[in-house]
Amino acid sequence: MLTLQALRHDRPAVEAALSKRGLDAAPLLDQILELDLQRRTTQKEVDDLKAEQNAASRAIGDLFKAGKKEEAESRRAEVGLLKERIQALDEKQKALIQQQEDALLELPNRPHESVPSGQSEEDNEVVAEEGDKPNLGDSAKPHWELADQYKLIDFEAGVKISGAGFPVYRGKGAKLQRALIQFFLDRADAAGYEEFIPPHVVNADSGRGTGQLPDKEGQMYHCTEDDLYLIPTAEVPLTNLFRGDLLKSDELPIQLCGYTPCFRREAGSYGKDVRGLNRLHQFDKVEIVRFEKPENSYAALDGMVEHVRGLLRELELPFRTLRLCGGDLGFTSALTFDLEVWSAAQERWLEVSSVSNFETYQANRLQCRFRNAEGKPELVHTLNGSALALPRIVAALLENHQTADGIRIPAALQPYTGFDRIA
RNA sequence: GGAGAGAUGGCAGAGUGGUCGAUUGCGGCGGUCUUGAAAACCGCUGUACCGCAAGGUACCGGGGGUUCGAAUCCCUCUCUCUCCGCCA
Repeated sequence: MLTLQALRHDRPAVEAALSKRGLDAAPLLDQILELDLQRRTTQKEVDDLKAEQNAASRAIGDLFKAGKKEEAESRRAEVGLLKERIQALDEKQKALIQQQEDALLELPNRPHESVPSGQSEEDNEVVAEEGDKPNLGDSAKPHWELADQYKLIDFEAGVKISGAGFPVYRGKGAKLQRALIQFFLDRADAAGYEEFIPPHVVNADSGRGTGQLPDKEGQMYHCTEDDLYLIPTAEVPLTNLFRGDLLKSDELPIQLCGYTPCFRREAGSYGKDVRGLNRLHQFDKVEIVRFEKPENSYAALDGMVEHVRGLLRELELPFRTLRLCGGDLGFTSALTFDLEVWSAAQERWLEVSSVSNFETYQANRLQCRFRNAEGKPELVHTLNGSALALPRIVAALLENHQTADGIRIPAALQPYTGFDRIA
């Protein structure tokens, strides 16, 4: 969430930035600042009364010690009155803080100055397009047909044992999956990201820390018995690794990566979007996460995008890079680049990575800070990106590298698969 | 699942009703000494909120209670550790 300080000191800029999301934040900002004013007034009152009470208590103690029992007793009654007033104000104060917190939670992150305004994905800015789209003509088969033809994925089996959106990978399909995970992790490791294997279920505090809760409650699988959530992305456990921490300046930057399955309910999805591997309830992903000093975070973001592009080049997939517009930008993000691969048979772009800088939005919720040059705690910037999400990569590999006599495996991947073709 | 112990500042670890926001050690910062460094010695060193400031308030796992006054007593929740049981 945004910091109160930012709203207080920089309100016009915040409001202008939020308007790029197509959001008129003025009423909410008014409300928050009004609550803030009330809160400060109430706090002053209650603090003064408490100071009075503390002084009285000390005096009573002294009176007892001095043996002046009568006087002490009379002052006791006096403090009793004070307490009632304090209690009432305390409750008022608590309510105000809660309201303010709730309102603050409704505000999305403030888009970076480079974010174009826009309503939807139509308005995203294509930053670059790379690689050649294969010319397959009418013979191009969609990946779900190829997956069936070469016995790589059994969608029906998944439906039987779990439900739609839970594919079963088999044979070379399973091996390809494992090879990609290993390939992505090796590349992340080489780029300086330390590998983690985090829990795949998290508590509500973690969900709140990275902003999935309360915003996306309905998108997560929730084990109510234990009040745990299946992770929708490794971002959640990985970023929460440093929740509540006060980092030393020289500990930054922190670079982590991890492979996890990801679980998403995807309520409300339908149609061609959910065909084959396009949209799943469970999928595999390697995620990269960084904690940065504010002045370095945008350079880090560029580095992460470049890392992901390198992976796509090695996989020999045509791809493009998008700078998300305000309307398509995630709730918690300040700037996001999406990477999309070309799906040769479906003839459309598939999002395979989303690389974001959250600035202090997550860190504020996480209370993840570092000691700055003045020795004062300051919120870090958090970033993350998929590097990469598997299903659509698999879809694109199958579709783009299909030939009359099988699927060609890119050279970079062959050491990992142990085969150079699926036939 | 049963029994017991515990949760205190960046870390370690004292403190069982009245200047305790908290002894001490480590770490960090500054200084003395030194050609430089180490060692030694001296000093400083939690966070948040309100306030121009002086200063005030809150925080000793979370929540509630007792009391004029709670880190300290009571209740409750969560978590950790030890032992037992079960188990990959």
